[in-house]
Amino acid sequence: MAGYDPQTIERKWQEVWAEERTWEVANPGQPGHAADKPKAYVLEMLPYPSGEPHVGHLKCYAVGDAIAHFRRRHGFEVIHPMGYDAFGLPAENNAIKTGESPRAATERSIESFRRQFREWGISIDWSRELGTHTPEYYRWTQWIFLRLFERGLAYRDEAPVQWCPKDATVLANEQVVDGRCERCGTPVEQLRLEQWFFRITAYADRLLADFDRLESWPEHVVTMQRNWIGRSEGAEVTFRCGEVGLDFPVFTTRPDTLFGATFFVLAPEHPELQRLVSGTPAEAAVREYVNDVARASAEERGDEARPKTGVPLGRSVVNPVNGEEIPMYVADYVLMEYGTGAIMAVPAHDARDYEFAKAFDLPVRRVIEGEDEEAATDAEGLPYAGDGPMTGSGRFDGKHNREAYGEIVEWLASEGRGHEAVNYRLRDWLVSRQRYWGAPIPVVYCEACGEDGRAATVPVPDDQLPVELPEIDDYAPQGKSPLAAAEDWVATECPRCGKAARRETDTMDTFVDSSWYFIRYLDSLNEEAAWDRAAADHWLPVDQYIGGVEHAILHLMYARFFTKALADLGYLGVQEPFANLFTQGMITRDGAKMSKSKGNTVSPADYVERFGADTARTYVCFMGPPERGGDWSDEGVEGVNRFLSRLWRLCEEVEGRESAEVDASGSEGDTRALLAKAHWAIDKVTRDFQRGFQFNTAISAVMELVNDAYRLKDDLYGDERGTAAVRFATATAGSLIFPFAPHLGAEVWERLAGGRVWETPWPQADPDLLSSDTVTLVVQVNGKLRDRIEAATDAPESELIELARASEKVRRHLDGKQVVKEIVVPGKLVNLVVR
RNA sequence: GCCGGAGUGGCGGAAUUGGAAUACGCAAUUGAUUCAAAAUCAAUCGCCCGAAAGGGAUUGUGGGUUCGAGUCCCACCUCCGGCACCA
Repeated sequence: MAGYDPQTIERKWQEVWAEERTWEVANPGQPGHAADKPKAYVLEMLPYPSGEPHVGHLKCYAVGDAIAHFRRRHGFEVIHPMGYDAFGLPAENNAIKTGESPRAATERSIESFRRQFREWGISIDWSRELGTHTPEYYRWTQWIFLRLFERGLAYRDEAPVQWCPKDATVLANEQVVDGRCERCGTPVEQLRLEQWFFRITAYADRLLADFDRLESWPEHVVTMQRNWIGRSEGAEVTFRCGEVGLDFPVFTTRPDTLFGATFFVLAPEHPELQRLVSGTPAEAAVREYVNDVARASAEERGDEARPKTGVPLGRSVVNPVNGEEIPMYVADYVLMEYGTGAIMAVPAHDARDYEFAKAFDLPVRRVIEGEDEEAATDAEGLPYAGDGPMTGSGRFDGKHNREAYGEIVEWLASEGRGHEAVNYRLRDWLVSRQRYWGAPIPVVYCEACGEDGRAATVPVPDDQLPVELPEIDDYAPQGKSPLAAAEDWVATECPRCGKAARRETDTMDTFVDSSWYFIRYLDSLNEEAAWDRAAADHWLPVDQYIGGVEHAILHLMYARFFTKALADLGYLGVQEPFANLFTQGMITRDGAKMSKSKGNTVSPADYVERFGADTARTYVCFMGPPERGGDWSDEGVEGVNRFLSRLWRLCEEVEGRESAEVDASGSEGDTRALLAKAHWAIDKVTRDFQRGFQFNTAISAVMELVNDAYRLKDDLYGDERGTAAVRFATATAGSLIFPFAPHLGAEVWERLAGGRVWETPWPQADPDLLSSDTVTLVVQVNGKLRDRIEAATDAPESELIELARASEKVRRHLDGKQVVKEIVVPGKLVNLVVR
């Protein structure tokens, strides 16, 4: 008898799937479209092709493929495509180091991913494959850019930007972590540069509100996005500086504390700072302070533990609620990027203002009485962030602050000194990158069309797309895009006037590429349009999206923004791209994140070669709940391999034996028990799929089934009905393991049941076999387990109590005591309460 | 600091509605097979007392609700993730 040889089995089925193009699906109107089936769009986040696939990829696609198979066998027409997020910095940095072109390195990596995905047996519709770095794809990325530009959703502006000196590029706010470049860890510097932005802030409210439209997203992902958008309701209030004749609006969430404002602070970057101090005694000190702040890193400035610093301006503003003059300061704890870059300081009710007031010996005026002791921090109960009755607030005294809140805003509005306002933490998305390996921004600058000596920004017409990325030799960044050196490419004609013009040399952030790829899959060969609206309407939204939680904020929010913008432009009929989201946990090794530098990486290819793809896939699904992380264990892999080998041997053994038809109602004893176990496993696996993809317990149920079949088989081989039960149990195990181990599942099914398991509907558990005539009755005395008794399932309560009292083990604990209560849970237990 | 999530054997983890704690897997131990090993098969396997029968304690800690709590409530501790001078 041949042993389990995954290489042979896996190659056999992979050839079948490739030759027959088993997983390809057709769009409506195309030949082969399954109009009678409901659709399901199952999608894993597309890989970034760098080097070889790692175990994170294996897990992601193993989980997604299991879901795709499960849906198919429930009668869905499943679209399950694949592509590559191929633009990006790592390939370019590699090019700078080695001189190899990013295109060559990326193509090589894609070839490796493609081959391994086939070797893993992932059920991909390869006819829809795409790479974001191909002109056929980025042509349409550029097309979308132009549509956003037309609508004012893409714009160019000078802005303080996060600059990574090592990568020599601007970063999105999202790519700055703890004041450092997310990619290389270099402290980030602030510069003012002309940059391209997408106006995602225009969608802030809808991005928040439409969480309601999602079917099932992990709660923590929604929370993270909600915090990231950071909506705050409050008021904008205007403070006037009479001396220089300037109004300074501030945003506050606490207009109820206005009477407690004792000073006023501007951010060091505030544009009016110069005017306020120019020619005054404060000028020199302010300038020095602002320069110091500019030199400090974002990390230093963001440190909350640092004592508050600042400089008085020698000016004052008038508090609109009481006409009081309060002094102005500049301090770096006020941020230019949020609100208006200026604040009213209420030290009695704000911890930061309080700290500043203490450092500069400024008055602290309490305007809300404490009623919530926990909200206070020092002995006098200050600063106090809680609620309570107002004091020192003129005609609002005695009112509760919550009540006064609205009245104060109304009053300010009627005086023209303020109004309700909403602020967001979310900033517009900075999309331009001074790098080579990305989609060129399809814009030219034309002096002739410009005015006042400024070049006009002229979009490249659609019929001139794509603006192709030229081949260059030197990829090293020099503060501007390496593309700037490609003079032949940069020098062009203005599409508007035909005179000499220059191309935009920045490229787009790769997150732009991945914000719409899931739409392109639906019509990836279309040369006339980015996609056909009918195809998009048919397949969208993605029914199940699967990926790492590291994309919880950036990618998922950008894709949501694109979907909404494209829907507004009439190109899509959905508001949300991903109805259901599943985030898989990270696999570690020796308790640490895998990295090449630590030398603790796991190469999926090694394990696929040694144990087969089925083992590798099943193992990553069995390690623990897929949404949680887990530590890779070689012994664990071997355990799963043992299980699949047992299933294989069982299949080979039973295949050659004569057996009867399965007859559940005519079976008894072990024959019936094994059939019942098979139906229990069907029920368990099905429910585990439906209950949030609990694959670890689903697989353990199949293990139990195989173990039972193994234990009982030698007795059951005695008659043909028993053999039939073993055969049924084994075929069922193959059918149930198929979503995880598709090759072995297909092989077992073909041998024992005949035909193709993926064309076989998912099995249904027989309710008659899920219940039995007798149950184990648990008997407790005072809640402690004392005996277990077999009892008829339908026995009345009185009989169960009698049975319980009759037990010798129970009697021992009743001796000399009085039973004061009898609790019966039918079919489960009897609890006797004694005194 | 704020917002999430989690604490169960030697390890990964299971436990449906409040009703058998530790399924399944790993590791370990013993036996069978073998010249031997691997592989396979059979069995044991959380802790304490006990030769055994049996008993006791036990799901991060301390309380509570209940006939009964890993599960519900209150307080606390620890770990992980996210955000963080956001007015």
